[in-house]
Amino acid sequence: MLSGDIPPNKTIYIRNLNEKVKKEELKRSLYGLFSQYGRILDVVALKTEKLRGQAWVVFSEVTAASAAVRQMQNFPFYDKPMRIQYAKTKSDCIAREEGTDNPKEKRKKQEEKAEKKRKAEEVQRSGAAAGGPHAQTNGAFQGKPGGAQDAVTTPNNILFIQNLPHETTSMMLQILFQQYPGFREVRMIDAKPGIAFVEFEDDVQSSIAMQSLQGFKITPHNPMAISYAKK
DNA sequence: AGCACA
Repeated sequence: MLSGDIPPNKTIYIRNLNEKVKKEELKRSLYGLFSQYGRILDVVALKTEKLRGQAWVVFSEVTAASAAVRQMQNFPFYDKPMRIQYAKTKSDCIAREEGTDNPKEKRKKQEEKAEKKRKAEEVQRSGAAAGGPHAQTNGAFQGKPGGAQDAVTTPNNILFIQNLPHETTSMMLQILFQQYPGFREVRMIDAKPGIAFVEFEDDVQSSIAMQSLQGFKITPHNPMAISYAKK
């Protein structure tokens, strides 16, 4: 099987996501990007040490998940190619929908988790005297380090569009983007096919357009990658 | 690389 021998699942598992993107923004962008393949029931992303840089997108149909796995494989998202597989297990919201969920089973799992955590803390406590370099890393980096934010994730009233088919014209883009309030203009550079800049009055309005058109396909092979232009 | 949902 192509996707790493994991059988098809309504949920896709995505890794290699840009860890600098805030959780809520990440979820919204994933939603916008993947809703072109079908109805999305849930997007799960956690920023814990073990789970950052990954996300799950739950579709209502396996066919939608399959299309997403194939067509969005390696799609450049916040400057990093997405690596997509089917999820290994069924999402809770699917189990609930099917009535196959098992609260008892779940409680058992949670207890196992708590047990593991307890043991890990035990190890930490006994090793703390050694003053290892990891002693202080717990949550220390949750906040923004030094306030520097990636240019592409910093809102801007100008959007940067990539992965356009070379035959795209500025009129085609105008038709797409002018339906969103605050639209000003499209700029393309003849010497650089495949990219464009789209300007809005402010960055709230540009963000809304970005959400809605993220991943929009002018041709089946060109989901557009929209980010904020660099300041 | 890392497969969760509180």
